[in-house]
Amino acid sequence: MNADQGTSPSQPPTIYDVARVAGVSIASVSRVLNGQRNPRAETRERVLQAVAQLGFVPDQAARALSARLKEVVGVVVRRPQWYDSSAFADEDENLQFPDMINRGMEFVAQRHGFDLLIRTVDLDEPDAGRHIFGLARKSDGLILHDRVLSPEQLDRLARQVPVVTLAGAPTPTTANVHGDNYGGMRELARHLIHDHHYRTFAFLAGHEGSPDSLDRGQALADEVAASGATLLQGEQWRGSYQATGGAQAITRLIADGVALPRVIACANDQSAMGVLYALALHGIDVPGEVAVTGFDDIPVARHLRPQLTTVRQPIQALGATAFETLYSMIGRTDPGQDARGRDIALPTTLVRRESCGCTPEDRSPVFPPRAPALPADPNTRQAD
Amino acid sequence: MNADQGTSPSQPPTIYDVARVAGVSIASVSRVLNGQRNPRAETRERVLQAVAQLGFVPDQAARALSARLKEVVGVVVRRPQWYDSSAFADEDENLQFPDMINRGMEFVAQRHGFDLLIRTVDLDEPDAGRHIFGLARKSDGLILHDRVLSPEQLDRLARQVPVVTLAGAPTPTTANVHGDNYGGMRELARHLIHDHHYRTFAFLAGHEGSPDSLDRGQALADEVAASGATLLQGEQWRGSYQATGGAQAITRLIADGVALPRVIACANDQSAMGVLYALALHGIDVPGEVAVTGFDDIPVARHLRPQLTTVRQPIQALGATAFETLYSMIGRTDPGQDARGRDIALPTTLVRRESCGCTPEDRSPVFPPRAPALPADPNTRQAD
DNA sequence: ACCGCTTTGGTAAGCGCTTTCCTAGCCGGA
DNA sequence: TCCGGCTAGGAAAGCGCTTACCAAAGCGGT
Repeated sequence: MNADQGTSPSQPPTIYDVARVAGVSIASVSRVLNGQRNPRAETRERVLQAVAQLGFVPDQAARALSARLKEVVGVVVRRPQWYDSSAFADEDENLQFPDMINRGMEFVAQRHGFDLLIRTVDLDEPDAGRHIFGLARKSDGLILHDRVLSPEQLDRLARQVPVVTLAGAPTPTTANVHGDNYGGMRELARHLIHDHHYRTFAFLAGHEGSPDSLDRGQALADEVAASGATLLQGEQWRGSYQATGGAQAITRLIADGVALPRVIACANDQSAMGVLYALALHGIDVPGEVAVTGFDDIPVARHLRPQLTTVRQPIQALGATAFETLYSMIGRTDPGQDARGRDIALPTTLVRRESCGCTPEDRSPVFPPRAPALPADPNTRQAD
Repeated sequence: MNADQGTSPSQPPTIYDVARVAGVSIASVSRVLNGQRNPRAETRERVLQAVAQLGFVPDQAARALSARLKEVVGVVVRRPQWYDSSAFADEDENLQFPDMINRGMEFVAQRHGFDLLIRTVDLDEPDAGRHIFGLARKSDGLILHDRVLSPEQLDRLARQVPVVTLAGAPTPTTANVHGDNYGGMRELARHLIHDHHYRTFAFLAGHEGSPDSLDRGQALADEVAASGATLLQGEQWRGSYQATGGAQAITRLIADGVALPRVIACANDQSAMGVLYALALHGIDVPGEVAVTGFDDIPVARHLRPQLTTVRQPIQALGATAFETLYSMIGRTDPGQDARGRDIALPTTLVRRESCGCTPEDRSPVFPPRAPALPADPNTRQAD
């Protein structure tokens, strides 16, 4: 019964306070709280009551130091480069995809008592790497979106702390989680080629070196080649995964007088948004004159005009899987094989909407929920 | 020169390793790293070199325990209630607004070396409060979106750790940050009344007790009353800040055969999306038969059909301001007046698009960037 | 009634840092 | 040459927990 009933800020109670109130040692308090070597019922009762009375919650820094477990995982998101210098322009649009992935992570992380420490990094910054290593010392493991570290840095990092990458490539010390890029794009390509009979294509790539973009582009190229159709190539078809990148690419092509292909398959939905925008600006009808497709199926995709045909990734499941994979690596001190080195692919599905030339999907009487994306079973994970 | 050149996971180096390599005591290492009592140049050099060689980064749990500063702030987001039980349905749509706010926080947090620990809570859960108190022990302060705690809990929490609320109400121990709800809605209402000459209105509210919703509704009611127009009232005009809530409300009204007002002003953009959807479903033309407006100006707003007229909140600035406010409260042990008790309002602007009956805004040649939302000056903050 | 085994709770040693306190060495002035 | 005043670096005391390790107590079997 201490006297801080006022409004003055007071220190949170410590385990010593609880021990004193309960008339036991701090070890007993800890044991009651952590369910070790279950103490006598009466002791437990006394402690629990003191805890409730004081509203005691252990300080997690102290707990982390002692138990060598912070129950925090760091998440690194690559911050898009602005085409102008204003701090936030466009960012809002461009981070929907990672945000949804993070949501999936957080959902499963909570079941394990973990929280996410989220940090966006600007790769142009002097030493983005240092920030990531710093984040690592605040967490038990790291999940890296996209490519944010050089292979050497990644290797050094992964040797100190568990690391899972998203849309990267697995290394001997890291695991990787990604959507089935090749399969997804193949299905889309076949739809465009065999159902719509389109004959000229272009692939608007993502940023350079992105494995996702590479796989998707390759799948399209393979299908196009197999059917004897034409694929336009060239550096002018490089985007940035961002809407502005897509818009600029198209604007430039048109300005250069390049003949557009019948289909523009974009590396992701954001790019497709930009493409749609630029085409509309020039009065080019979609899908009448040019068909446009995306990849990911982010929420806006179905609100665009025309509604965007795309390949749905199980976005939240990607995040959930990344977390579960990382979780399985945390605390494992055995050199034995955990998830390290694994490459985990999640299935994708084709979503036919209007922008490929299909007729609009039916509208349901309630606002259309996105399909439930996460398996209830926390252990469901697909292996390579 | 130790021997871990293999791929085996090794422990990160500690301050003791650095001290040994540099041939100094750990105190010196700490002093060099923290810039205290600047050590002799030669010592500093030796330490710095050892740090570089080992790639030493201090463990933040230990640092936090000792320095009583975690450099982490917890962010609590209220998880929408699903109208069905599937884990994620619709969530993707409904959290854009908080995600953008968080982005603004994170941007300024980085300047101070802070990271955000983000947690969504389900208010229906048995003791959501416990989770929040737990989060508090992992951080130096908390930012609470929306209403996630009862006043009593909030008060107890705020006495232990600095707390800033978003879209709440200030208390003697907390500060609050919000958009200028009343002013924003007043401007919108005047536009609808005086420029478009509409005469019947309804306000689709957010969830019960939300100060934001209350203020917005009041502003509309005041303007409508002042002009002698009509405002439809009633429990059937309660939404949930979510798209499905809006869609369901409209569907029910139509099913009940209620005559719709000329204007439906929604408490936020998400609700407006649902309303737009439901109206389209029933073949009701917007804005021809019914005008619809939102609030917030989330990114999708301009991609809807028709493009949504709304009140823009400086979303990222809300987050940035919330962080700066919290930051000013952290470490202050003096009972003196910091930001506690302050209510900080940020200005809003009316965005006229199509859904109110205006003609579409011009399309710019590049993909339209959202207006830069954050002042460059880290100290820019608006007081009550 | 004694012995050894199994609880149960307390004592204390860390976890990896920061920071106070103190000693040793250095300087200049007398 | 000696002494007072500085400064730089080391020793050590925590920060608030977890968890050996150990002693005391309870219990059954002989």
